[in-house]
Amino acid sequence: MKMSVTIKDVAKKANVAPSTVSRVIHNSPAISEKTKRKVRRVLKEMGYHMNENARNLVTKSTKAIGIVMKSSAKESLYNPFFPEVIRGIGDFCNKEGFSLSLTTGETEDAIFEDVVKMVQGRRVDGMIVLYSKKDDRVVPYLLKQGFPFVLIGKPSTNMSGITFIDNDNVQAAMEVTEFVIDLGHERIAFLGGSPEFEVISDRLMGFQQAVEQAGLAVPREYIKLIPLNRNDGIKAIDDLLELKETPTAFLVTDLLLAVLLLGVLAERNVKVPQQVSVVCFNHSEFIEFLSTPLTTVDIHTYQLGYEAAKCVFDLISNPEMMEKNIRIPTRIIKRESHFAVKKEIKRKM
Amino acid sequence: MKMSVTIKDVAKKANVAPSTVSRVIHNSPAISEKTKRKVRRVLKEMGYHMNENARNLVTKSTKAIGIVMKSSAKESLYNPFFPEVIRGIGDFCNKEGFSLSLTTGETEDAIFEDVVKMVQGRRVDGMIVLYSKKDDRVVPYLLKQGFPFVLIGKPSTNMSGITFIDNDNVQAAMEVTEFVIDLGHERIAFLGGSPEFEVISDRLMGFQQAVEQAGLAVPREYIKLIPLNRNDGIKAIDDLLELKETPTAFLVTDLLLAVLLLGVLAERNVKVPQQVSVVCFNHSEFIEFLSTPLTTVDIHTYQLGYEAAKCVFDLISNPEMMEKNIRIPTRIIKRESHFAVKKEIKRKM
DNA sequence: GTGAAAGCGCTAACAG
DNA sequence: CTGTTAGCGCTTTCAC
Repeated sequence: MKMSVTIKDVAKKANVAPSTVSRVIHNSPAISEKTKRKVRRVLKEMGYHMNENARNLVTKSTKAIGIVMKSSAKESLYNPFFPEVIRGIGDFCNKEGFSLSLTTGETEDAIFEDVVKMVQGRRVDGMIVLYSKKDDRVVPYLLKQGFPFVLIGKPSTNMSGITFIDNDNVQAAMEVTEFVIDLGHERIAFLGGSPEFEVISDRLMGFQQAVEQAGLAVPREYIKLIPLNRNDGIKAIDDLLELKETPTAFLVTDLLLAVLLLGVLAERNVKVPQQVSVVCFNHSEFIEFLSTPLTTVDIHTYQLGYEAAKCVFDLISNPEMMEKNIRIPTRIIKRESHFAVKKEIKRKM
Repeated sequence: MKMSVTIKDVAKKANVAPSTVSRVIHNSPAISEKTKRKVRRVLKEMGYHMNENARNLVTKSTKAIGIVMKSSAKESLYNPFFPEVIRGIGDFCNKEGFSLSLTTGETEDAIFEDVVKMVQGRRVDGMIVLYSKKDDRVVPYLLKQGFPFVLIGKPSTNMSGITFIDNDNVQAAMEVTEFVIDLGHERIAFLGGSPEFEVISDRLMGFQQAVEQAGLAVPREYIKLIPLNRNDGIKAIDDLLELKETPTAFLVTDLLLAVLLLGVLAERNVKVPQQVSVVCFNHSEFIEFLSTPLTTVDIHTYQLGYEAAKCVFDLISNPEMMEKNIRIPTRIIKRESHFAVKKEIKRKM
């Protein structure tokens, strides 16, 4: 590794003081054009590049933000959410010349340690927390430290002072449920991940509200909240299909489960959308590759990330800023996995 | 943001010199147990945490490694490769107390700038480059700087001195092709992404070698190299299915294409594995969610990342180390999407 | 065993 | 306009 040129080296060669070089680098208006030109030439000649650690040390800022991946990479592995949200964050950061640091821990404790190291170690100026869970220690810690951060997701109800970016999942679920009801469905099943995650419980709530408002009764067996894996998924789906009155529509909170559902339905020879409707949360371009054109709810993951980055940025620039709550709107992307229930079909099922 | 406790503060409170505190932190054997205990108590009491920038400045090391995502997050969006390889890298880093930095640029130039900033800015001690393409500037730059880095993938043929981690894709493709041939297949199609990527062209090569060795002829129409999107995919698959002699087996280089293929086959009422076999590269747990139990080639993405991290780590510890080339073995995961061709079927098709 | 002092590369008053 | 100076918080000789 080559030894690197410092501001001093440049100063010497250009016959100016180090501070002058520093000023030129920051394009201070106090420096004459002549000197600037001269110094810039030397800067280039010598291939100078700033040592960020030194700058960080004195300015107490790093131009870097950290991403806390609460849900370990493993969990979110199949979930396009993770790369997509990072892309959003990354785009904004790139625009502002910020760099990105990731937590690497897999366990709750390891992640917490990562966060402490980033924060106390002054490695980042702000943090973005992905997915907060109930018993989380990270958010309270950040809050206590007064460290600039934003949450993608929803904070626990008893916490204030948190800026967070989120979809209105209750609302989104209501809308999509109403959409399904408007198609004429009366027997709608809800298939989702663990309600331990706010996302899921919110969506369930929206679903239930819409259903109630429509004066429909949803039997308890229509609501399946399960861990995201093949066996539990298949079991849940089979349970639904073996009911006396099977659902005519499925609202699914996760693409993975939707993929599984479509597969199982195909095997059981149940036609989508001719016999049942399927609508799924978290649109991703991935669905293009499924043969059934799935109707989805787009939660704008990229925007979620982008806005979050923007918020931390603002928070870093002005720490006194009031907390705020940005809702990224959702949108139903209609494809052909839903159908308007026709009377005959309704009677038949 | 609370002002943070420095080594000086601790020193004062503990009635020792700053250097002593530093030694205690690093558990220097030169310090008496008594002093250590005392200092450690104060350290804890005051909630001391190291300012990494200061340490980095003097030690000229950062305990951080950078990840260059050549293939932008957008491209790899649906590809579990990205999160999985990062998980591997992350796990190793976590074990060694390293942190992770990501490039955020989307364009070639922006990425290059990110790399320069990381390297010259002394933000990282080493780099891992994911996916190198032909005309890449990053690798030559790193090489010229003598900066510790490893490549996940294969370097351009005319470059030496590069440590890289890779699968033997030619070999893997040969093996899996032989596996398919051994099942009795004689008409095998190759469905893959752009041969601009070494991965793809290597796999194609392996495929062709195996086929030739078996004395089978593969008509040109059996080889489909296409961009990864729905329309081109469907078109290619339909082309194959409309041939006079349709393939009895498909070797697919990408999970996405395999998903699409399964979908199209289902629509065309072609049964897998009863009528055709499908085998796919890049195993991922995602396939658990497909109704057809896909037979896959596991390239051990996690290991790829883990080993890469280990290599940069070694390289950082000992920069004089010879370059090396680690091949992560691949493995066929047999499921039920393949079948042994029985004579009747063969005749019928 | 421990302390004093120098310095990593940079910025930011304060002079002039 | 530019130079001088004093640190940022830490590590690391070199003394004692």
